[in-house]
Amino acid sequence: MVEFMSSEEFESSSSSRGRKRRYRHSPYQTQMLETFFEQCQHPNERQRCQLGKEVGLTPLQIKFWFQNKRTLVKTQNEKTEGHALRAENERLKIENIAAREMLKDEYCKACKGISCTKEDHLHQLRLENCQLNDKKILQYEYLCNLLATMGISVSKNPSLQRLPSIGSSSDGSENFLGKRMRGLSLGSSSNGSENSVDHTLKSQLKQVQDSDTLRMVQTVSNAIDELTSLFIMDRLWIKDPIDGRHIIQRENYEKIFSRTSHLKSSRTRFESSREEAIVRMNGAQLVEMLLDSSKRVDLFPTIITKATILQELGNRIPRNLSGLKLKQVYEQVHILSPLVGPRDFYFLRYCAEMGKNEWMIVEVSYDIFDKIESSTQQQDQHHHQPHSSSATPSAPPPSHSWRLPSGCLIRDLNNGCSTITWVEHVEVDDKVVTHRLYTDFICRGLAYGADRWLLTLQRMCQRFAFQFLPTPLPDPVSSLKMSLQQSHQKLAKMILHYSNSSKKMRHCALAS
DNA sequence: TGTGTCAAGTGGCTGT
DNA sequence: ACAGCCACTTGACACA
Repeated sequence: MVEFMSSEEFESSSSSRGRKRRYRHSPYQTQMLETFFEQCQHPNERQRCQLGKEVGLTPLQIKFWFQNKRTLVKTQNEKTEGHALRAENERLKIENIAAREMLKDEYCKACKGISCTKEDHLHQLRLENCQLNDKKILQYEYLCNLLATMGISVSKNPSLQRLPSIGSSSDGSENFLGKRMRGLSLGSSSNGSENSVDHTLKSQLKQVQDSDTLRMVQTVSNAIDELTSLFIMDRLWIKDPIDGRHIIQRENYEKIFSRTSHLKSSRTRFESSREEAIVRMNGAQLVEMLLDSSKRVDLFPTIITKATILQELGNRIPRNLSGLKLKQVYEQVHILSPLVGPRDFYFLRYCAEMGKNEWMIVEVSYDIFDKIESSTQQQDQHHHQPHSSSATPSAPPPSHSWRLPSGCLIRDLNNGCSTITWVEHVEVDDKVVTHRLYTDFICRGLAYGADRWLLTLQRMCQRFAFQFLPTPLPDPVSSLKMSLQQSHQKLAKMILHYSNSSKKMRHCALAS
């Protein structure tokens, strides 16, 4: 039982100086002292006397109490600070480990920093450098071809065939690629050590400096660089902690590709994903289908509702492949629900042949579409009837979408199949609040993720492969089967077509 | 019985 | 010299 004591009892007990007696202040006394403490932690003698009289304690007791209280508060503060420091320490430790890992990965991907000597590391980096150079040269050659088709003659300097390092020529000065890699303007002045390619190209480019074509070529050229990095550099990707999908590590990405947001809104967000798959179609055929807007609608019926080529730049077909051109395109994508609005993309699409049986399709939004967007919505109704049933809606699109450099890398496996690595990277601002049923699906980037594109592509390629299977012995059963399959496919297409149409109607009704 | 709490005790330091 | 402060200690007591 707690015993409370008056000031008189305290004085008599303390004067005896015998065995200590347990004494505790009453809740009222403690409350009064606490209240005073909040105002003043160091009461003077007069205040102590006055407070003592009020609560029935001696000035000495008041002094003890304040002394102990100050000690207690200090200890508690130190404890709290200690916790915070420990937490900070742990956080720094983790950051340190992560930074070391990143450094190790950066230093040598091949050996993970375990057993390589410095020379091995350098050798590894040189090899990677050469591979990148080869890809750059191919891109450069194709860019020259493309510029030539647009009436810009570019002399191909043989000295470019082997570069000592990316972006520098044999005499150590920067070449065209090097400047391009650093994001410099092609028309900017240089230090006078430029090679003939630079000079010829620049003199040609100056003539069309103001043209959109030049800016488009530059945009695509930069996009190829960025997409190449996204394919090559693992440290630009992390695994989503929830489902393990590969998404862009924004901190690392922004260190390398600093860019300003195109959509000025607080709701703007980025969606990114990467996926790899094998599909049953040879590379050239796949490339051709992916570049053909009308075929894309059939290839991705559950994703693409409209696909239109707005303009084609250059008409020479290189390397006997149709469709390898720079195109301005419009695409509308959706999910199969009337509760979620579609997304409209205006962007440039370009296919680069990276090597034998290897292609890269790069897609990137382009500023000029700010102007085009308004005009095409009018034009679209007259000239560019999309391949799906309905016309472009006259109302503004429900989402503002910007395609960051993304696309796919296709490798023919020489057995009728191809590997395809798909990178999706967009900046979106859904103007209509997403229905709560779909918030997670949309906002986490699952709706238009690379895995969904590739899964659809795999299914469709499987279907095409089955449809065009050679039938060496045309027996009645197999022809009946084939006929049934074709009927099923037609039926599926009709259902999908109907679903899209009714979805649009419902969406318009909801919007209005 | 060990542990935590808290009022009170002790000793050193500092400012007046 | 002395009061006050701080850091540390002591000891009674509550409580699991």
